[in-house]
Amino acid sequence: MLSERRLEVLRAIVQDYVGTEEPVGSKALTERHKLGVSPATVRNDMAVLEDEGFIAQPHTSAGRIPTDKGYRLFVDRLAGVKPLSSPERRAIQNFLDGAVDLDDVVGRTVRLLAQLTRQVAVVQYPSLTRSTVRHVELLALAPARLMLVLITDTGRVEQRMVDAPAPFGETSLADLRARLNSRIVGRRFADVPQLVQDLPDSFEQEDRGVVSTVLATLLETLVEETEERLMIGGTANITRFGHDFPLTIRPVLEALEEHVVLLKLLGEAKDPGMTVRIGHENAHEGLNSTSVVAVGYGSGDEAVAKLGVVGPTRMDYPGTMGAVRAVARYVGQILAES
Amino acid sequence: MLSERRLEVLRAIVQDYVGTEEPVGSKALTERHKLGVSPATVRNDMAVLEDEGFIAQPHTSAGRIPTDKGYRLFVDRLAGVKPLSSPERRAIQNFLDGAVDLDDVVGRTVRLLAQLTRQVAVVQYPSLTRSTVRHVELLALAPARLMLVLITDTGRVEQRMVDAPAPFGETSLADLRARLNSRIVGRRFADVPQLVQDLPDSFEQEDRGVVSTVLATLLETLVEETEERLMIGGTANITRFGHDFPLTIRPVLEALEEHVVLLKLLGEAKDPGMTVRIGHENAHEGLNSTSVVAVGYGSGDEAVAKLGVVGPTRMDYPGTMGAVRAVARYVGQILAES
DNA sequence: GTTGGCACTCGCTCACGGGGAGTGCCAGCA
DNA sequence: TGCTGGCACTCCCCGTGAGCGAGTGCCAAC
Repeated sequence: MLSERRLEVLRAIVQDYVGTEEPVGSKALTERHKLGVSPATVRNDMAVLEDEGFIAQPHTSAGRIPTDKGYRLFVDRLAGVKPLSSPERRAIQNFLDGAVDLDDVVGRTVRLLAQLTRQVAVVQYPSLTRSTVRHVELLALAPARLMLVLITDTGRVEQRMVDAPAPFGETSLADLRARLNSRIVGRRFADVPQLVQDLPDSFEQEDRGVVSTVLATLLETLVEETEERLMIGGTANITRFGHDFPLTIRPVLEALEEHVVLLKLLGEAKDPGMTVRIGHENAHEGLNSTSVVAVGYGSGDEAVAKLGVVGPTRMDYPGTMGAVRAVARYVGQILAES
Repeated sequence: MLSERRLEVLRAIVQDYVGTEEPVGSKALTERHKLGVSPATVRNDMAVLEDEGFIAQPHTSAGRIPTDKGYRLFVDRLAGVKPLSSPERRAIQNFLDGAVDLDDVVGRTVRLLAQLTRQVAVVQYPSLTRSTVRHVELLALAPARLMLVLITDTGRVEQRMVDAPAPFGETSLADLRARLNSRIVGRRFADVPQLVQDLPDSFEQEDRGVVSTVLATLLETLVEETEERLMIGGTANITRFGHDFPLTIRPVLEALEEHVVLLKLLGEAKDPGMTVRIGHENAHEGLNSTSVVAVGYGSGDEAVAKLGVVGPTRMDYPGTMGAVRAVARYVGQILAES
């Protein structure tokens, strides 16, 4: 459909526009790229590309800029993923290696991504639903007031207060703690409800109420925490998003504040590889003039969460994708080690 | 020095400028405020106020705008703290009452503050150093791998992995857990080091190494976590900071990303009441065109952390101060209850 | 299918020129 | 002494219009 050269022209337009942030004309194109044809020919190609909807003119008699569809084609067929340089790789590893706990890992990751891509970075905390239980702890803070602490294999810790309906002896507590752990440690969160279903029955009549309450809280924690958490960094980079940015910056900042929206956005990135959502492909209106590059990361083979960046549609896709992928890999390694 | 009327003129200028965001002239002033004098008189007063450095003209033959010094005088002598309306108070209480844990309390507080003031809200997590220990838990994840969980009276939970130099029996672990708790529960973090100093000596020779390691980690946690955490919200409101905002927005966003800077900023607010830092009074350059209103909050009589907002110097000081104070009080209550 | 030529479009910049809000100053008045 | 009305002056703001230049579309020729 589109000849090789026309694709080449599109690629050149995208590259130049990303670099200069200004509409690119036929003459400038032939000067900066070795297309081997004259500006007139390029103009013809441009006319075709415009008819097909890959590029557009902001105003008559101006140069062309890529449309969302144009970027899409660029990402799908014209651009590879640019691997990072080895100094960059080393820097990533060094930076992430210093992390002391999960919060720190996520915090460092988000800063790293923001710095590498010069865009807004978003990192989701390792998801509970896909994690497994490392340990459950029950503490008696008062006779009828317990604290439930849940530790995941990704190092995440969740705690909940439990107001028991009746006092609960230390031996019963130890008993429950032991049985609970023996049943669910090493299991996936999704399987927990079934595994603890009949647990109250195995307790003395008088303790069943408390056991049930504890289990209810445990299950509640699992469900509630499916609402994942995430961390954002590099917000200052939105000032780089475009010259008309007073108009676009506001909705973007608002979207970034709504973590629910971002989580949905990341969640939609189902592709096992990297997902790139360009401009209007993003469901959320505020992000209609931004692109989102996201990828899953995990401690093992399976992704436990997502991370990515939000940037202007006119971003350096190969470079951004390279950085996102590299960071995801290293974070996965770090999590697997800890 | 400055007559009553001149102060009144300054107050009127501040109020009008905050409202309109435009330089205010003598004629407009007399029309909108009952000063009881003619524009000419106001002009004379304005000339004096300008000589004293309280107001300035952006350009010759334009109206006046308050200087940082002008706002300072306004805040110190001319403005009260505007109490919130009772519906507002009720809304705050309802909103905060729904919080389930500390993260949630802080999260809700930050959103609330941002919404009430339409500015950027900053809430520091209750500080560990001024908190007391509610409970310490030790879990054996593996024979020589322990997890230390520290729970504060403000509901904060910190966890650390401890790689023990030798395996540690369950009875020894229970023993250490019990002794540790009996010594430090209810005590202030600052006192903990002294309280556990001789603890290893009371253990069998073979366990001392492990005990020491655990204690070292515990103390480390206390020290490390003196680096406080904080949460920020309402960043989208910076778009309201001014019409020339492309220039000022960048450094502000950058400053907001540097939590260390913000913590220092809040830390400087030593005043037992509310602290207002106006424009250049802020040490950090990026915040030279913003004002910071901060106040301590706490579960008891004593402040355990700070919260506040960052906004344009041309903010509604009485309203902002009212909102900040009210929110701080309610958060204190919530923390005291939990 | 490609190329050079050419007329045309249109955004951008800058200079020009009211209009208007606001000022400073001054003389007069209580 | 302090307040007031009057008045000339200063500039910002905004709309207008001309010139420039990058870029386009079309066409005839190769």
